[in-house]
This record gives sequence, C-alpha cells and structure tokens, in this order.
Amino acid sequence: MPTIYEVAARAGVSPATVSRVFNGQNVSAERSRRVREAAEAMGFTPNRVARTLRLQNSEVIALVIPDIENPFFTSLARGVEDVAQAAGYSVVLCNTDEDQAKEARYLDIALSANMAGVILAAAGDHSDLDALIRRGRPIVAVDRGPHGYDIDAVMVDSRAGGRAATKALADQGYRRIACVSGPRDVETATLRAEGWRAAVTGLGLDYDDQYLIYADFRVDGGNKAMRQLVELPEPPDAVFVANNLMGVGALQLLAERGMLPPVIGMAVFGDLPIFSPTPLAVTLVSLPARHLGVTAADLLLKRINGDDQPPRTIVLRNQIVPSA
Amino acid sequence: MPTIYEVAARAGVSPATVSRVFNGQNVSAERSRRVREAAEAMGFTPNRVARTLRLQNSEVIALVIPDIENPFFTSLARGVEDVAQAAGYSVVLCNTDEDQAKEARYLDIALSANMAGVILAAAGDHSDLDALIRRGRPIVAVDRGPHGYDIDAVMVDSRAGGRAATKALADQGYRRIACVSGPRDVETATLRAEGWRAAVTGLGLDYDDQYLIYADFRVDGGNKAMRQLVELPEPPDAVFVANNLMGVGALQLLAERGMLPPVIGMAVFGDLPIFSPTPLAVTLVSLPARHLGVTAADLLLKRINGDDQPPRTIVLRNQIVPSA
DNA sequence: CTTGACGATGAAATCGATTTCTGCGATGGT
DNA sequence: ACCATCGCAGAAATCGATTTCATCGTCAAG
Repeated sequence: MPTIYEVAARAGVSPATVSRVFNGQNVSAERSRRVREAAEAMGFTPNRVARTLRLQNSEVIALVIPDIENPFFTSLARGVEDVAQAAGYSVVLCNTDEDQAKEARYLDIALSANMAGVILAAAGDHSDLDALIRRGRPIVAVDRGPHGYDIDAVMVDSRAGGRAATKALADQGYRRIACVSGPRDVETATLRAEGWRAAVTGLGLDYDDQYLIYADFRVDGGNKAMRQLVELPEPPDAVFVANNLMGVGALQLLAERGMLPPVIGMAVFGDLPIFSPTPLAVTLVSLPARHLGVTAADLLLKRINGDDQPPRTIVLRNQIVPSA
Repeated sequence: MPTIYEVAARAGVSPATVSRVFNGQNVSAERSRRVREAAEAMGFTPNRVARTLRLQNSEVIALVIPDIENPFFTSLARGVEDVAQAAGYSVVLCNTDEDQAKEARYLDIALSANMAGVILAAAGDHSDLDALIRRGRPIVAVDRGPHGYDIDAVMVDSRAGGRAATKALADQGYRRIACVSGPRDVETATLRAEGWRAAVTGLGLDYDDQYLIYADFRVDGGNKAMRQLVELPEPPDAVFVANNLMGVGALQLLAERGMLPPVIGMAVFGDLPIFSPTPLAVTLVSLPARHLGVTAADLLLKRINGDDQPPRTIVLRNQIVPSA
C-alpha cells in the first residue's frame, strides 16, 4: 500500500506537502493537483494507525453493551450510530455478554486504541474507568448508572417504572404480585425490584420472600423464574418482569401451562419483541431505546468537542402502556 | 498515561528491555521483576496504536453486517464473537444499514486500521475488496456471496430453501403462491426468489407477474408488500417471504385484516424473531445463524494463522420446519 | 530602496512500541 | 590458557502520518 512518502516521491514534493494537501493547509494549486493525481493513480489511503498515533485521537467511538442479542440494546445502538455517523464518527460495538472481564478488556482497547470516547452500559457494579478518565477520554453511561463516577449519564427511571408497573397490576385487581428481576450486581435490576417492593409495601399488597427472584435478564432465566413462581405452594396471581427478554421467557412458560395473562397478571419493563395475533394482556413500561442512544451520542460528541460543563444525568421518560 | 520509556526510566533499564519483558524474550529475572514492578506501580498499558503501527497487524477482526437490528445477524455475530474471543481476538461490529457507501467506509477503516481480517455480509453486489486483498488481509463472506471474488464463503442454500418453502406451501394445497423478496442487488434476495420461481413453474402452479415483489428485507417493507398483494384484483392464496423481518411485517398486516395463516398460507426464510402465545401456521426455513458465524470465524482465524489452501465455500444445511 | 509580513515549502522531530544490530561478559570445550 | 558460543542488554532504526521550525521568495508599506 502506498504511503505518503511514495506519493510525495511520485509527485516530486515533500511528504509534508502531501499531508497538507489532505488536511487543507496552504499548498499551491499546481502542487496540490500533482499530489492529488499521484495519490489517485497509486490508490493512496492514509494510514489511520499512523495518523492516530500522531494525533493521539481517532474518530471512532466505542459502544459497550452487555447483550447484543437484546433488541433493546440493538435499538439503542442504532440511535448511537445514526448520530455518530452524521458527525463523521464510526462506532464499534463491543458485546460484553454481562461479563465484567470482557468489559474491562474492551475498555482497555478503547483506551489504548486512542478512541475518541466511550458509551457504556455497564455489565456490573464495579467497572474501572479510572484509566480512561485520567486520559481525559469522555465516557457516557447509558441505561445503567456510572457507579460512583461523576460522569454524564442517560437513563430511564427504573425505580419509578417498577413501581408504576406494579401499581398497574394492583389496579387491575391482582394482590399477590411477584417480581422477576435481573442480576443482583446490575443496577437496573435492583432498582426495578426496589420499585416493585415500594409499590407492594406502599399499597399493602401481599408479600412473600419467595416472590422476588433474581434471574439473569435472559429469555431462559425468565422462563425458569416463572416456573419457580407458578410451582410455589402459594403462587402469585401476577408478576412484574424486569426486562423484555425475561418477559418472553415468562410468557413461554405461561403459554405452555395455559396460564397466559390475564389468568396470571403480567407487567414487563421494556418492549416485548413479540408478535401476537390476539393482543396480549400485558402491561408494558415502554422504553425509548433508540432515543437513549441518540441522547448519549449527542452528549458524548459534545464532550469530545470540548464541552466541559459539569456532568449531566438525563432521565428520559418511560411510558406505561396498559394491557390490552 | 505512562509509556514504555517512562517505565524503562523508572526501572533503570532500556525501553527495549521493557518491551522484551512483555513479549516473552530473554530478560534476566532481576530486571524482569523491576520492570514489572515499575509497570504495575505506574499502571502501564502498552499503547495498541503504536504496537499496531510497528507490527502492521492487530488482534481485532471486523464483522460487517447490513442490519444490526435483525436478530439473524446478531445471532451470527454472537457466533463470531465466541470463537474470536476464545482465540484472543476482539470483534468490532460494523453496521452498514444495507448501504454500500457505509460499507465501503468500514472496509476502508478495517484496512487502514490494520485489522487482522474481515467477515463480511455484503450490502450489495459490488463491494470493493481489491485493496484489502492486495494487502493480504483475509476476508470471509458470510450469508451473502463474495460477488466475483475468489474468497472463502459460508452460506446457506438460498435457492434450495426458497424452492423447498414454496413446495411446502403447494403441498399444503395452496396454488396461487406469491413471493416477497429483498433488494434486487442483494444476492440472497434474488436467489430466494429464483427458488420460488423454480418451484412455481416446476410444480405448474399459477403464476402472475405481480406475485413477485422486491421489497427491502425490513419489517415495514414486508408489511407494505403484503398489503399490495392482498389488494390485488386476484390476490394470492399463499406467500413465501424471503426473510425473517419481512415475515413479521407480513404477519402484522394479515393480523389486522383477519387473514392470518392458514387463511393465507405463509412460509418464511429464516426464523421469526417473535414469540406467539398461540402457535403460528407458518412454515419456516430455519437457519443456523450462530453456526454461520462460528464457521466463518473459524475459517478467518485459519487464514490469519497462515492457511493458504485455495478458498472454500461452505454451505450449511437449513431445515424446513413445517407449520404447526 | 529597505524592511516587514506573509505564503509556500522542505527538513526533521514526534507519537510509542518492536526489532535488528552490536557489544559485553560469562561459560564451556579443548 | 584460548577461542567459540551464548545470554542479556542498550542504541538506534522502523512503522506512516502530522507539525514545528527554518528558509526562501514575493509583495506591500514606508
């Protein structure tokens, strides 16, 4: 592959001039033409690695998410991409699989590859952002909190959503409302469970220790948790499920047992990736997934461009969609 | 961030020695210890950009896909990731949105960022791989063909799948079978349509020019195409839909009109990313999405490690799942 | 006619790691 | 006691682009 030196040789100028041609500096029309011709003829593409090394900076941002197979995150990713592309940035998507070790590895790459910034949906509660922050790389937390770091964040109100969803079930007349939540070390999981608990105690509903299950935010986890619930000696009459995929799993199980809502009431945090010929009697906490991504990317780009206001936390509204 | 020079200074050795410590060369135990201590104390992480520039090579592979919101591709991506991670490679996921210009941009980045290789599901029929190939970077085509390049490919048999799906509908007694396919310049779209046409003519079914619609492989495209079909003067009595997302769109429309299968017969190429509480009477051409990714990644890693056998095309079996 | 300013240009330093080349000291074989 | 070999370590070149610094004209103001 031709380098700037070979182009320079062919055009009969110095490498510095070639660089200036491609970076809009003062170069005479004649030389500029010669350089462009030579570059064209040789199929020259500037080497990004060298450029990045020199500039200590690249036009790539990392989007680190815990589950690439969850439509919530892919939708969020689309939002990030659209904004970043429009601003001339490329997005690389890093899937951590809810694994903090993988996450650490990707954050390390983002740092040592001089990426312009990071949008992070943390895999757990002790992400190490020190190195990135020391280096001055902007980071925006999305969906899940920054865990002790004072950085920008874009979130939905998990606690309020959990409470509202539970209350909606109570309003429909259910009394024994269980909760299927995610991993204990994931903030959104604990907050949604807290919202559920607040509603249960606040409304004086029946409470049972066994009504709160910490699963794993995956389809299968939702399925197993739901099975565990329906097989209790005193099963709940409704359930609040703390994410979309577990909602699918729970519905699968209930379908098998002929107990689909409204036989057992159900409310789900997030939008179900589901098609049902007959409308499902499920209350949804609908999330602005794409908009979360757009907002996070906007914030990150502002920081990259030098904005140094104190960190902001933006909470986007979620919307209760009553069951059909 | 500390560099190798600062670590060297602190440990009282030369930068070369620091490098050797981290790359497993001959260094005396004493110096090695001093270097490691210094590195630890300073929180040293080697700069990947500098390393990549020097080595002309990085341990990152690019996975370029047309639609990150399509579960088929995310599932494929999981397959790629699992294999790559295990081999110590990181995967960056690039979403082209079925846009050849975006694709070209990502391929350019892969090249000029010295990535180790590329797995590509092409956005159209004239991807330009010349530069990557000249540079000797391995490329594996996945799902969609290499379009004139003699490179490794991992595919499913779109034509056979289209034919089998159409035949399954005929076996169920449908006679006027339409086809909703994807963009004309996407190979899998045309092949699946060809398979449909082969079955229609081969089985002597009714044929109508208006029964073949080229849509866009998206939910909305499937919806609109289905509407167009049911509003024909002589509507089809069944439809073969050439991908999963359009299948969802078509089902949406049929649900609205109260014409869900089996009222109108339906077969879909790919697995529907939905859950239906009541079983859907849809015939599926089930695809080994994750396995496609695993196979492609295996192939790519072999090439990266120097395998120079002639290019292979691996065709994975797809499986007809009869309607419930 | 002189001086100052400015535009265009090339030489060389720089970014941070790896690697070749070179030299030094120690070991071992005869 | 001598020479070949080997292990270890540092100096310096290298990867390819950007940018500072210095130089040389040219042009305008005084």
